[in-house]
Amino acid sequence: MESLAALTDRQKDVYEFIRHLIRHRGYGPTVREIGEAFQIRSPNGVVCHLKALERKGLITREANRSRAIQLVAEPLSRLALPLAGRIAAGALHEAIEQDERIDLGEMFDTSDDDLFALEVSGDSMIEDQIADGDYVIVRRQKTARKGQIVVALTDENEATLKRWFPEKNRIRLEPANSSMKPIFVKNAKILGVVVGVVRKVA
Amino acid sequence: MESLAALTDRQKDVYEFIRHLIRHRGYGPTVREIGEAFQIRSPNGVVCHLKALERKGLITREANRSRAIQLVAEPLSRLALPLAGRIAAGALHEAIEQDERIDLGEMFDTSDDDLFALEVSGDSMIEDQIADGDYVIVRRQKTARKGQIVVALTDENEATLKRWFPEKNRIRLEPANSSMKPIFVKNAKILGVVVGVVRKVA
DNA sequence: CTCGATTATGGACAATTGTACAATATACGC
DNA sequence: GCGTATATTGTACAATTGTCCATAATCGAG
Repeated sequence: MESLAALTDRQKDVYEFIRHLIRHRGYGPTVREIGEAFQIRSPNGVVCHLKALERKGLITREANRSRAIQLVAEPLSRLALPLAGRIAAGALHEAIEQDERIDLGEMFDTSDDDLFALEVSGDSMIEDQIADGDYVIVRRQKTARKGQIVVALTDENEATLKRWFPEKNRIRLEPANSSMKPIFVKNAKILGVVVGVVRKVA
Repeated sequence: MESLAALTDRQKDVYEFIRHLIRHRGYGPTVREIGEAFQIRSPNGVVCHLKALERKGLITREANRSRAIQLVAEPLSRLALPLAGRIAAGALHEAIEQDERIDLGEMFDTSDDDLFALEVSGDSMIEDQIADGDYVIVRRQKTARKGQIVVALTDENEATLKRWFPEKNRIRLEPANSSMKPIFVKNAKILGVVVGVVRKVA
């Protein structure tokens, strides 16, 4: 909104070049590599651009290290998509021009080793809008608050996706499907709590 | 399943170290940086590990370039989560040990500039399991097949999320909510087609 | 007009860094 | 026991690479 707008065309090109390399090649360019790509004959010419980008907050660099350009704007996620605004909001076009971004890597912190995904089988949670074939993002933890959607392991060593309701002497595992009945078990182990849902639409 | 399993503990550690740096710091390590982290005093000691990782297909390197380590297993995405298997599948524990991964960056190719996200407002698509507050992932395109979920701009310049049904002289935009009626318009512009849904569960 | 920011050239230096070669030790399967 | 893969040390070299200095043209703002 501000930082990006303040860039000159040249700087924007350089930034895009760096970003493209990190994204597609997996590692960033050297100062001279950038120079080559833009016909800048002197390393110092490139350094000027890098300093400008750093000053404007788009990148970070670490002194004396090769290829040590860090993207600040989309720091650790590649799954940052431009967010176009709310659908009901009418003037969608304008919203798209903004550069708000939804960063799924931030939503579901991938560096968090306690997250895992699980493909959903069946319609037991359909009324919570979790359908067959969806992936639920689960945080590994052993406890849950009443009513949370959990992945639980019942006595019979069966894993299920249900809402979690502890009662006096038993646990009620309730599906979100009015045609199905809750399951009551004495013991159930929580494997994790659902923190997200991801679906690929055909 | 094969590649990761074939790794020695040491190699796995080195791989994780590289991956961690690329993920969290934004750029990979030098040969000597790896050596330092693992008390390997000679650059060559590290190179051996890198060669092993390359041979086993986990990384790629480019000759004579600094920090030029490319991760092959999760090439361009940071949103790769371990996939624990299908929930109904019973023996979930074992499934978690596998190293299948769901790669959201692959599911929704972030390098694709024609993708954007949109926050959903309202319950008009609730029967397609798209709820208020969800984010739909949309591919910018101007046409759609009959029945696809599209983001459309109607005559009144209002953006809506509906199923797309072209008819003879008009277009039917159908909500997935039996309490709502389809909208009929003469002209509607398709802004994009829904390719995914992402939800954050509180 | 002058000042600052932008965008460059050219050359030089020193540190970083990948690679190569020569050895060694351990573990494992045959 | 012997060969192969793993894991490591040590040294050396040459190329890569970041940084710095001096210099300068262009352009918009004050």
